[in-house]
Amino acid sequence: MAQQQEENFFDKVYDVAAQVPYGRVTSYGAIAKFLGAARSARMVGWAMNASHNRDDVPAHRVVNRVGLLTGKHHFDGTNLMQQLLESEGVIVKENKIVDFAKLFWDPAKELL
DNA sequence: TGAATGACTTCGG
DNA sequence: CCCGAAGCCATTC
Repeated sequence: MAQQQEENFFDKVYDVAAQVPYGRVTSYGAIAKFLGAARSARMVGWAMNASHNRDDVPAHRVVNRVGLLTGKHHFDGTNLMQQLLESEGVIVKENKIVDFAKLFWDPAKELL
């Protein structure tokens, strides 16, 4: 074990993701930038991959910069992620979030 | 140590 | 925003 630092990084991602308002979404880059790792957007996705160990991590609220449900394939079902978003009032079409610009939630601005 | 991979982003067309 | 290619960064083999 000696991987507490990494866990800290994940914890930050979880913290931000957990603070995403209901019916809203954000992007990996936004979180990464908020954490000071704008160039590690992929790591945010990696953290999300590990988010399966956490229950309060609405990974379905985190999508790529265009609102595309790139991670839906990592969920249990094939369309579980979309259903979760729609369950929150978010309209999803062809694995993409409708009016993503409106639903986009930037932690660096909203959470600040 | 080095090559491969990936839940991304940015640039140019 | 769509398409193609390159870049970045951390984890894994």
